Amino acid sequence: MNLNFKLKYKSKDCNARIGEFTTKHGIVETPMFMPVGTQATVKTLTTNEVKAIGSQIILANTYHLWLRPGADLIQKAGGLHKFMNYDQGILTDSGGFQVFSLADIRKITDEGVKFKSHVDGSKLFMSPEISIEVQNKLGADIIMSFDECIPYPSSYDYVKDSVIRTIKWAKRGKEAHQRSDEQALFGIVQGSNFDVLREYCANELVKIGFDGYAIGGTSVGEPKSIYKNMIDISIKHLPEDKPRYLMGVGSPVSILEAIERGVDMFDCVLPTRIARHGTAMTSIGKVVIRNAKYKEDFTALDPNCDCECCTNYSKAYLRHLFNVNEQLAQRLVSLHNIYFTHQLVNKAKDAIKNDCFVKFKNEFYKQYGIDTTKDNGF
RNA sequence: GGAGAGGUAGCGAAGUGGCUAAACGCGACUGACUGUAACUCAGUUCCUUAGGGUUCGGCAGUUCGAAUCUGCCCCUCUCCA
Repeated sequence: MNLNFKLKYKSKDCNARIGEFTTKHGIVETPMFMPVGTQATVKTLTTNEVKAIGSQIILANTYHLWLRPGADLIQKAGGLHKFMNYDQGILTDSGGFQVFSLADIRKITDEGVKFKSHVDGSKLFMSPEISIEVQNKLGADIIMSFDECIPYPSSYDYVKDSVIRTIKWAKRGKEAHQRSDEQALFGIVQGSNFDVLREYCANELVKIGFDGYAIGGTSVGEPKSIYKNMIDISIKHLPEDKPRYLMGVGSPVSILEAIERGVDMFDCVLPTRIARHGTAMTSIGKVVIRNAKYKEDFTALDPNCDCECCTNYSKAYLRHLFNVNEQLAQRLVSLHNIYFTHQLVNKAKDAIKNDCFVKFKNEFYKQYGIDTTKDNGF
């Protein structure tokens, strides 16, 4: 399905851009951030809450839903939207990330990937065709090609073989796509930190032709300078008139650096995961809410935030909830962190429209406490 | 009053002559987390000027060496009266 992507504005001070695309579940303006709901739920939150904080698309995961409850069951339920009660956009990841994250229990062949189920140890086989078939059944608005997310660092020879495989898999997936009139399909650029391989991968994917292009294999432990270069090189070889989706990125710094380079879409587990682990992202920096210094701090988590959490509860209260292991703590901070990320991207969007993105970014870093001389930090 | 059990780091609890500044758990503290095998994981937790110093209820002994053995004392718990 053609998302009918429209490039609405290009910032004059950098490569950042404003765009818009349409799915059956609404019009989406970019840049935008998608919270992750791997197992058909953004952990701890209801779909109404997710919708209320401004999420327009959420992610779900093919591998995990394939295992439980199974694609047929979700199809029977009327598709993922109905099953999980979400009438906004849904994007399903292909299972490609599990090739990376479950590396210890899988084996790659040209045909596909053999997994040893993390649930019960049973033997599973995922191929590009199966991934697309499962995603067709799940029925998300945007689906992803089955790829191999490569660890960093990897050798040139390994990455080269892997990229060739990922391109073949993308082609096979596209050919297997049965619902191309309803579901957009994205290709994923890999190539690790090797410019020529990223270039090759991007060019080959564009030849095959997809409704959008993702940049994969970043934020897997590489230094920031390499991260930035991976994005630059990938984008250089992607068409301007299709959405660009940087997979798995969600720290404020990573997002802003990518927006500056022309990325339109993001997804990440970081806001929700660190929330559950007791860390909040705020306008004045990272807050590890369990820290003793917040014991008697009765002020809001983020003084500049008007989310449900910040307008109603104090740091001392949140700290207490974490200390006594109350689940409301995880819910409130998850809610805040997603809201914060949406707000960050919205502010970035305003800055692009006003041609002052770089200035906005630098001011944010200053307030957030980012040391720009360092090659890392989130 | 009688019989028995026991006192170990913030708490609980191992350890019954040297490998023990003392397992383990909890609590506390700090950090990590980027297409979620993640309410997870890692580290610190007697004092320290980092050389050492002072510990296992208290005191006094035995021994080359004691949380561990001996004596006395203090305290706690359980059962019976």
